[in-house]
Amino acid sequence: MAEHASINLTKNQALVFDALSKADGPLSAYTILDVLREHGFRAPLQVYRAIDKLQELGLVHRLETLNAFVACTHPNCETHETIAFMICDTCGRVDEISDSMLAERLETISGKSGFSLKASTVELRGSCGKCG
Amino acid sequence: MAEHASINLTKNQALVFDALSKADGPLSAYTILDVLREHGFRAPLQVYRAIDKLQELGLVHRLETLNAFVACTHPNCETHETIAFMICDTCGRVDEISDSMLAERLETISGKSGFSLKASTVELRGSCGKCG
DNA sequence: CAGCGTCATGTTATAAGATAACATCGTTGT
DNA sequence: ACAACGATGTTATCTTATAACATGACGCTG
Repeated sequence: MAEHASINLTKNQALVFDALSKADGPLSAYTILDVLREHGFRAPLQVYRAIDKLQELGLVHRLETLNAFVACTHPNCETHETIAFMICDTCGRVDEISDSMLAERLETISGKSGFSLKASTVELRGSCGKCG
Repeated sequence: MAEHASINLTKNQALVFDALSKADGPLSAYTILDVLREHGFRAPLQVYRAIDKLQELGLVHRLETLNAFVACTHPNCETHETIAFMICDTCGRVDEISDSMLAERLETISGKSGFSLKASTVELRGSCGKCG
């Protein structure tokens, strides 16, 4: 899995990305560290440095309300795109959405105030369909 | 200032709220602690507990992307309302917006996926009009 | 009044998240 | 070969947040 993107990744980056890809929910940096100890990880920086690169590549997203990270579910996610996350507080699943009308609305709101929008964070909390 | 709301506040809550109200930007919990040391604050919990209550009352908001807090700029902000924050990365000012079309769009997006929306976090990063 | 519950407070310690600073190693291009 | 660059490893530290436990203030109720 995820071979299409991991080709250019270094060993550590690939390990972190695989850990996130295999997880069925967001992982904290320290959880990733624990998962990868058996692969030689010893320090948080090994995780954070890999995550930094993966975020630049758009392969990983940070969930601000959870202090955790998820592998991008879109094939090749653009960094500058407006993305919203729906986070189920019951089962922990995260759904990633790209909605153009939402993006437009955020631009409109910003524009009204003369605000030059560079990045947006949208995180929705609630219960997913299954957990209702 | 802020007398209209601080009537029901305890001493610590009022101190924290005043500190945030006087600041011209978001403050971290530990910055608040330092500011209030001269008023007898000694430990982080005194700040965090006050903040918890102030958030429940809708008087204070947490900025997830900054790990910091601001006093609400709306007279009596409802807790359940959808609020967006525009954060200027240059001058640090934060503008709080309540936009019904944005709220509707978030509801629509959620609804499509059968997601029951309970709370939303929207934080926009960029440059404000003055910093352009 | 006494006893009880509840909420705010105070204090110490610790958990959880993130970065600084410095050394080493491997690859690439000249 | 060697300089430049990027990735890695390691230790220590900083920032953010909470656990656990004790005390004090207040109102309610018997």
